[in-house]
Amino acid sequence: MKGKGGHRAPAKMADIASMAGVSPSTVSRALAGSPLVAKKKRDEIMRLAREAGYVVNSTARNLRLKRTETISVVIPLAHEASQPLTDPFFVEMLGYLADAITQRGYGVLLQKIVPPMNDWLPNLVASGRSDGVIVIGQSTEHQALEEVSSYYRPLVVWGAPAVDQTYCTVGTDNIGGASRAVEHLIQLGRQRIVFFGDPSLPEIGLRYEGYLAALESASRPLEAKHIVPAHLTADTAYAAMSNLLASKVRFDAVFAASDLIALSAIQALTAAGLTVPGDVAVVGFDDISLAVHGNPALTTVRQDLERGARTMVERLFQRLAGEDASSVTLPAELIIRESCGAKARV
Amino acid sequence: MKGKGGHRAPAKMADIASMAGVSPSTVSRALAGSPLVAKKKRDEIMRLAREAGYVVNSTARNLRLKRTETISVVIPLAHEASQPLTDPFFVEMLGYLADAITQRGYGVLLQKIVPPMNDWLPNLVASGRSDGVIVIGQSTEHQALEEVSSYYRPLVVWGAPAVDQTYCTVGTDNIGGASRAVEHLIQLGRQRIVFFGDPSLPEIGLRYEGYLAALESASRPLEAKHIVPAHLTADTAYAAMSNLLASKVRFDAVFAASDLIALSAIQALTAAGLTVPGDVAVVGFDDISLAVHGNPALTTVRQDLERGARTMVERLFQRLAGEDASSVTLPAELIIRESCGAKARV
DNA sequence: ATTGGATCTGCAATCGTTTGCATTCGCCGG
DNA sequence: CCGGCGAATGCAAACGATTGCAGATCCAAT
Repeated sequence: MKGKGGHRAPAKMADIASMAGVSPSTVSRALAGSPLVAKKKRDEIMRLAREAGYVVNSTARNLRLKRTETISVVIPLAHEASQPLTDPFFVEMLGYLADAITQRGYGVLLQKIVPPMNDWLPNLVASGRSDGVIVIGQSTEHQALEEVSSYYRPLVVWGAPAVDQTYCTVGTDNIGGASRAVEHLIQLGRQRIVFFGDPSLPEIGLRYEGYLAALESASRPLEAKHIVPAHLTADTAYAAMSNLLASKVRFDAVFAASDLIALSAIQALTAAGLTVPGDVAVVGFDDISLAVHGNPALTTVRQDLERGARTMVERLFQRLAGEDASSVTLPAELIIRESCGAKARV
Repeated sequence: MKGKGGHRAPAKMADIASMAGVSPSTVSRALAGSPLVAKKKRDEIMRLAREAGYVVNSTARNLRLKRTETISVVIPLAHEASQPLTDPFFVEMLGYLADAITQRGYGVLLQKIVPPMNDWLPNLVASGRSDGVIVIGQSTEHQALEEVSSYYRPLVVWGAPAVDQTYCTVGTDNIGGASRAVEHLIQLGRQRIVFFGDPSLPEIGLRYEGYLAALESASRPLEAKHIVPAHLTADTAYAAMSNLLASKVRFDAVFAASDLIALSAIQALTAAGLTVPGDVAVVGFDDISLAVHGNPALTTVRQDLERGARTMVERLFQRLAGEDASSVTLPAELIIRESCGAKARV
């Protein structure tokens, strides 16, 4: 029955010191495992500390050491009127990031920000609450990122590299992934392929480019009515697809900018009495863990989030160490499942 | 073009002080909006600080103030061999918690712990990294929670109240919700209802009790073979359901302990050529946002996570303020959708 | 006994704020 | 012109750790 941290105020280092009959300096060194303090005494002090349930106060430690051993992970929620993290993509990424960060003994400080917000990044950086910042998705915040990165190194962003950009991004080959997906739809004989997503967001913009490239290389015309700038939430995507159906625009395939909205689209399609993939083939993007469990299972462009998260953290720690780390693009893989197969014979 | 935090080392309060020609004390008071400093000077100092991109260093502030304005949110991942947060339930809860906590101006420190881990709670508490702790789901950690709560007040746990328990829980009426779900299945004429989940976890245990109660009040016998202790992950649940099907145990309904495994079960059932709800009715628990988008849409027992999160945070802040806050049970609501409807005529 | 060196240990400064207390300033009435 | 009072300001001591440097201790060699 190990004693558990003082009843009232938690023990401080000086308390352990007086118990052990030494100075705080010695306790500090002992707990840090410094060879400066004799092994015997060191063990004794460690035992004492453990029994007293003593843990160094990290605030004090951080102040002295000028670091916090904490990484801020920020999730900008563009267009997501509702508060909750609705997109599994963010969540899965968050999970992997949390793993990678805690593995290095750092803490994860979670920040949700909803974009029309000023100076959040400079403030976050200046507050000294964390040693580095990871931003999941640049959302509409390219400007802010750009500005801060000019003087703050330990910043890594998940997303798309832009031409004029100085901050470090890690992301998937959006163009390649998208064009492969669309090429696949074309090979399946699909004629009218809808792009479902808002190209004004950096990553989606690149996916849109991939879509264009695939159409072009197959000499297919681009039709404006096939561009449906749906936002990345289930509800709005469902509504957007319903609208599209009501509008009588004809199409036999959908390339959705994310799995979340792909699933919503399927929802809306089947609700309207269409079959997937019989009447309409659907391809998503992300390969969230639900994709495989969808009904039908979703064909999608896979982003390797685990690798992505590891890479971001790696890069971030390089930058923390003063090295320079540049942007990376990771490969995307087309995962073929049920949601885009043979076209139904009418 | 507001100046953005010094190029190299970030400004400290003393810098602002010398710029303004006053002492750090005055700057501190000015920034805190204290009426002790003359309004004119106060405004001047604030302007200076803003222009210099100065933000108080929260580590130093925290040390002095003996608080961190941070809440730890810990997610114990029982039985989840894989690292990522697979269950949308956790994620949604996390999202709501993050909202409620940031609304109060506090930060969220995320901690994932995978249970065979010693002393994580006492250490977390003693480290002083946060002012309070919220644990999502007691998992297998009842003991640890119990011990720590005896001396650490600001601790709130999502989960089930236990008889001998002293820590503060917030949770749903698991028994009531479960029994209503099972009663519903019985009313629909289902004869063999499988309980799908591991009753050794506190919350699931209560749902199991509700299941028993419903069977009993309908004078139905309990059959051991109808208890399938599936773990709360998609993969293992899928496997468990497949096994069950292979075992030739007959059943025409499933009450699943969570939506995640309910969806997996449906997956497995349809993969085996059965229809839902035709051959087998399925009811889940949680009402995660995917439930409505499932195919078929999932009938489930709704937990109001937003309210739950708000309640937990509320209770936590009460405890931080020294008041006492006791456990609460929130109502559960049966949401009837497609996955449990009429039985197919054979 | 003295010296030298290796090995430990403790003093005191430091990290950047906040705040109780003392002090200074300005101003008004006498 | 001075006493006195309130309002505004600064001094210095915390907060709880880490660490360079100097000093203490001990043993062996001279």
